[in-house]
Amino acid sequence: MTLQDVAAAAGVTSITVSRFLREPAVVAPATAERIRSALAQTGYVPNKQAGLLASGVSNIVAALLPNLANSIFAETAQGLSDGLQAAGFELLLASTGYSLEREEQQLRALLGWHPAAVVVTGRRHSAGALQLLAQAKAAGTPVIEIWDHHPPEPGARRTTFTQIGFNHDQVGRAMAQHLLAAGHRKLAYVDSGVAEDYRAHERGLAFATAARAAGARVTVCVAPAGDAFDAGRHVLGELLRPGAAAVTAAAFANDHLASGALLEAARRKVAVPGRLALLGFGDFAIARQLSPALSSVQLPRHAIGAETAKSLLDALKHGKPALSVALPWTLAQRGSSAGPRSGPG
Amino acid sequence: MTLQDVAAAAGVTSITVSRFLREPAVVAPATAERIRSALAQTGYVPNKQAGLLASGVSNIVAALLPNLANSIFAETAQGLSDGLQAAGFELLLASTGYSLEREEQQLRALLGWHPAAVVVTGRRHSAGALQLLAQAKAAGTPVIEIWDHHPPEPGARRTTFTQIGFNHDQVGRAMAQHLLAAGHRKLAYVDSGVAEDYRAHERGLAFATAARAAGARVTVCVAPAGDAFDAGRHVLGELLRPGAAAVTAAAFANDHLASGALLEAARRKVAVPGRLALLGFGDFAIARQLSPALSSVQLPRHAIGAETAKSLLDALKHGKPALSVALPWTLAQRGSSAGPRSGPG
DNA sequence: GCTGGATTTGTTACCGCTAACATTAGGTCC
DNA sequence: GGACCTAATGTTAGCGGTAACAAATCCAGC
Repeated sequence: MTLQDVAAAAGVTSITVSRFLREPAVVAPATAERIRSALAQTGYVPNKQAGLLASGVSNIVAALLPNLANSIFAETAQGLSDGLQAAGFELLLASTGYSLEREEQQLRALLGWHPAAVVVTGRRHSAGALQLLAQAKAAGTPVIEIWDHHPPEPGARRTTFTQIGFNHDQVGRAMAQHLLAAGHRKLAYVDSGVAEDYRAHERGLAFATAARAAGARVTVCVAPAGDAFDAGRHVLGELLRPGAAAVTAAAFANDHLASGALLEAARRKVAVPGRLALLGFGDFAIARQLSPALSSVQLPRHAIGAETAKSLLDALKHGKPALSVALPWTLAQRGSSAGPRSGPG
Repeated sequence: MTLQDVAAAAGVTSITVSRFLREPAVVAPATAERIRSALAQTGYVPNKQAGLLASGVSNIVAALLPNLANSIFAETAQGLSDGLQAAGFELLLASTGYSLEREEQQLRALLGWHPAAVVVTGRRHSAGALQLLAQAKAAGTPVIEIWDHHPPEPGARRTTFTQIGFNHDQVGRAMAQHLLAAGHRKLAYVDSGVAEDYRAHERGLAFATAARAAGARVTVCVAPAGDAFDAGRHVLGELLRPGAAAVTAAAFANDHLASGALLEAARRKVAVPGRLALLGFGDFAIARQLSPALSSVQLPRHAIGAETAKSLLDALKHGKPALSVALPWTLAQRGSSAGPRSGPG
C-alpha cells in the first residue's frame, strides 16, 4: 500500500494525498473527503523510511542507556519518551550493558537512522564512540550526556558535550559526611559488582577520600556478581567476620546491595543502625519499605529524562546547542542510619 | 557523508562501495584497500532509511510491551533483544502503559517503519489495532502475541495470531489449588490497581471459580493505585479489619503487592502463614529475600522473549508462519504459604 | 467579458541506496 | 591469436515519499 494506491482510489495524484496527510487544510473539502475514505479503505500506513529520506528531516532521537531492566534507567527512559512523544519525536532506545564496546556498536547502528539528536549515558566512551559523537556534534546534531554533570578533566583534550545529570563526587562526599556526622569513624564502601559502572566507582573514591580526610578509616570492597540482594547479604557477612577490620557504617553502590545487607542483618539479629549503620544509593521502591527503612540518596531519575527531552527540543527548535543542567538530589535519612551515634565508636 | 563521497575519495563509483560494504570479497583487493581507507577517512555512516527503502527488505522487529520499567517485561525485552541482535535484526521497542488506545497509536507508528515482524503483548487489542495486525499478517509479516497462550474464544470471529506465553486461567486455578491444598477455605484474591491488566483479572477469575467450586469462600478486592508496596500494605489492613469477612489466605496479582502485604504483616506482628498465608505472582527478586520468603509463581520472563526471537527468525527464514508455544511456569512454595494448614480454618 | 490574484492540483527532480543488467579488463584454451 | 569465460566495475532505473515550481481553475472587480 503506497501513496499511489491511495491516490488512485481517491482519483487524485500522490502529491495531493501527501499534502493532505501533512496539512489537511490545503486540499479542497470535497477532495479531502474522497482522500479520507480512500485512506480508510486501503488501510494505508505511511513509509517512514521514504518520508524521512525525501524530506531530509529526522524526528528520531537515539538514546543509549546501560540497561532497561533496572528501574533506575527505565524511569529516565520514561521521562525521555514522554517528553519526546508529545512533540512528535520518536525515541530509539538501545542498551549497552555497561560495556563501552557495546556502546560504540550500538551507537554506530543508531546513527545509521540519522537521528535528530543523540543521548548517551555518562561521559566515558571508547575512542571510536567519541569520534562518532564529535562528528555528530560537528554536523549540528545535539549530543547529550546524561547521568553525569562533571567539569571537564584538565588534561583531557576531547570534544565536550551537553551534560544533564549530577556530580557523583559530590554524592560520594555527602554520603561520607552523613555517616561522619553521625559519629562513625570506621567506614566501608561497597562497590557494585559491575566493574564498568565507573559512576559507582567514582562515588566510592570520593567517599573514601572525604572520610579519610576527616580522619576516618575506610574499607572499600566489591560486591560479588549475581543477584544483587544476595551479593548484599554476602557482603554483610564479610563486613562482620571476626577477622575483618571492624566497621560501624557501610555505604553501598546501590539500594539492592544495601537492602540485601539490611535483610541479612535482620536475619542475623545485628542491630541496625546500632551495631552497623547502612546507607544506600538510588532510593529504590523497596528501600523505604524495609524496617528499619533504608537511608538512601534520592535521584532525579525521571527528571533526567524529562529535562533532556526539554533541552533537546529547545535546541532543535532554535538551532542553539543544548544547555548542561545539574539536577538536584537529596540524601534521605531513614532508620538504617538514624541520628548521631551514641555508643562507643 | 554519503556513499558518493566515499566513492569519490576511493576513486570508484558508489555501487562499488555499496558492494564492498555488503560483500567485501567481491571487490578486488587493491580497490578494497582504497575503499577501506576512504571509509575511515570520511567517517561514513550508512543511511538505513535509504538502504531499506532501496532493498525493500527490513531487518526491523517491532515490539510492544505494557511497560519497560517493570522487571517482568524488561527481561522479556532483553530476551528478544539478545536473540535478534545476534541475527542482525534491530529491535524497535515501544510501551503501551497497559492502554489499548496507546497500543494502537504505537502500533501505527511502528508499522510505518515497515518491520519484518511485529510482537505485541497479550491477545486483547482495540478494533483498529486488530485490523492493522490482520493486515500485517495478510501481507506476510509474522505477528506474535506474547505472554498469553489461550485457545481462541468460541464466539469471537477474528484473525488468530501466533501466541508465545502461558495460560493465565491455569495459573489462577493452580494458585487456588495451592491454597486449598493447604487447607484454606476463606480466600482472597487481590487484583492489581491497573484496571487494563486483564491477565491479572483473568487469573483472579479463574482463582475464584476454582476455589468456589471446591467449596471455599473467595473475596476479590482491588489494590489502590500508586506505589505497589504501599498498596499491598493497605490491602493487608483491609483484609484484617475487624468488620471484614475473615480470610486465612490471600493471592495477589503481583509480587510487589504481595511483598507489601508481607512486610505490613511483619510490622503488625500478624503470623504468616499461621494467621494468613500469602501467595504472589511473578517471582520478583525481592520475593525470596523476605522472611518468611514469599511463595510465588515463577514465570518464563526471559524465555518468552528468547523463544519469540527464535520462532520469529525461523518463520522469516523459511517463510512459514511462526508456531505458538506454551511455556512452562511453576508455583514456588516458600515460607509465606508453607505446608498444610493445621490450626482452625 | 477580461484581468489578476488566490486556491487547488499536477509535474519534475531528487533524497541515498540497491537490483538488475551492461560493460570492460584479464586470463584460458585450442 | 581469436573465441570464450570469469572477475571487477559501471550504468540505469526505481524504492516511496517530498520540495519546488508549474499549471489549471475559480472568482472578484471594473
